[in-house]
Amino acid sequence: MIETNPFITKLERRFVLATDVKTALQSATAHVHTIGPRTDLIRGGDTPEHLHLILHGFACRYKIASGGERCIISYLIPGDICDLNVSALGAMDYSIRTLSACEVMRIPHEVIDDLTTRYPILDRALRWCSAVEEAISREWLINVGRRVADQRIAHLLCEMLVRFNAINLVTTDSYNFPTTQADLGDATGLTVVHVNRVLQRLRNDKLIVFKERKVHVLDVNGLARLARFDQGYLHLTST
Amino acid sequence: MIETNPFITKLERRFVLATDVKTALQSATAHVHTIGPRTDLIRGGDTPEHLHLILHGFACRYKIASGGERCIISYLIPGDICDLNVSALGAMDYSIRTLSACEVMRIPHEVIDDLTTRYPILDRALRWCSAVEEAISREWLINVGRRVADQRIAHLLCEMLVRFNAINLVTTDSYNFPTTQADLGDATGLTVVHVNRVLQRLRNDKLIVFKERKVHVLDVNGLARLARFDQGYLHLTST
DNA sequence: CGTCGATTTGAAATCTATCAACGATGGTGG
DNA sequence: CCACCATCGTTGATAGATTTCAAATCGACG
Repeated sequence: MIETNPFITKLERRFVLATDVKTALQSATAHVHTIGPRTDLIRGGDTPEHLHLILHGFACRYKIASGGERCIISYLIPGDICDLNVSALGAMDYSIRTLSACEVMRIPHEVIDDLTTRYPILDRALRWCSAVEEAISREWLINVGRRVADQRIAHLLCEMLVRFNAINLVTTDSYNFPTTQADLGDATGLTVVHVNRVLQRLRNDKLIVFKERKVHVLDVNGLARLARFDQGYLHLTST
Repeated sequence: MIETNPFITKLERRFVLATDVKTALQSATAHVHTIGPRTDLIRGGDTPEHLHLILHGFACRYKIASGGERCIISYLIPGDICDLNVSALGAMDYSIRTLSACEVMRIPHEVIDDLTTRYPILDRALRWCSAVEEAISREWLINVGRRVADQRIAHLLCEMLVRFNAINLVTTDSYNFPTTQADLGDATGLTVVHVNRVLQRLRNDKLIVFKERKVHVLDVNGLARLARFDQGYLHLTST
């Protein structure tokens, strides 16, 4: 089981949470499910009556484009909520898929409503989560729209470094990233073949090493310089 | 002045609004500003204390990428709110710019809070607006990431047709679209030159005509077929 | 009339996709 | 234990899409 809730870890980067808020959050940990790797957690069209919070593992949002190609909309890591605003839409218009094995916590909407009314700071925190996800989405749009292949991959790797770091999952500039090159292509709008060649270049330039489903960033500054990475959009550093 | 509020028009596609809700929304119309074309309405870094609702005209969200290129994140049309979730982030991490002259309504956050607590349906409506914008953002990501140039432009033109139609601003398959080819490029991740060539192809294929800042869609089905357009993601048709 | 921005055109360069194939790896069942 | 299969990473050659650069045209407007 998870002793330290990554959701709380993430929120505490930005908010000061009183002890009762944290225990209330922890106590909602009742429904924890374990899901195998590479399986759909939620499908487009579903109307989930719970919120899904990732406690452990690695997943993604994706859509199948009308041409049949899979597109990864965003990566989900511990502390991320999979389906924050679907209740407003009625049905999912995208799917959620695990990439590694995952521990997922299901929180009924009523519990969320109860928590946010009892603790206004949680209401603000959830809105903040949603707004940060939108900001990441905007940055992905820029990534795919206006950066060349090398920068796209580099930028994505920088983003994941910062996001994993925010939940204390980075040690010596390396983090778990159990994604295939095909996944990376679907996330950056590139072909598998081209992703492969880009990764080779980044490796030759001594910027990163991809080994055993882990990314080792050898030269953080070099990678960030190549990607022109500016982490402001992640809104993690309290201003 | 505006007699029919496009925001209400949009919401009534999805929600049944009681008369008192509508009059409450209308009466908030106090602060209406007129802004000239091609001017920044809000800048990145600002912390606006109002919500900005477009009543008339055409605008866009944009960011300047670290390489200096302007990227258009989304188009804003009458009935759209420019900065729905910035209050959760503290400061804007993007900018808003008018493309045509605009009438913009400024609503103080307190008024919004008051309205949403008095009328829960408005709270749901705002969440719905936010969720739809996220869905559009996802589709733009797919557009730029996985479609070829012709499809990108065609898809964007289809989307705008449906969105303008939802606020009754389409007559005989044509709508106001006061955007330059450079803007279109910034929105689709293409160069001006290439946008120009794509538009010529679409014109030659008798799919659209671009004249006097208006788009005339000559062959709706043909355009939608080329773009493989499916309007489901706009969540406008009540299921 | 001259200027500025927007559209258009042409030619060449570059990036990325496509196609096809091979090797490595890991799991599975006989 | 080995053969088999599926998935993933890798490579080479070629085609195609898009960018880049440079310049011409057009239209609106003071």
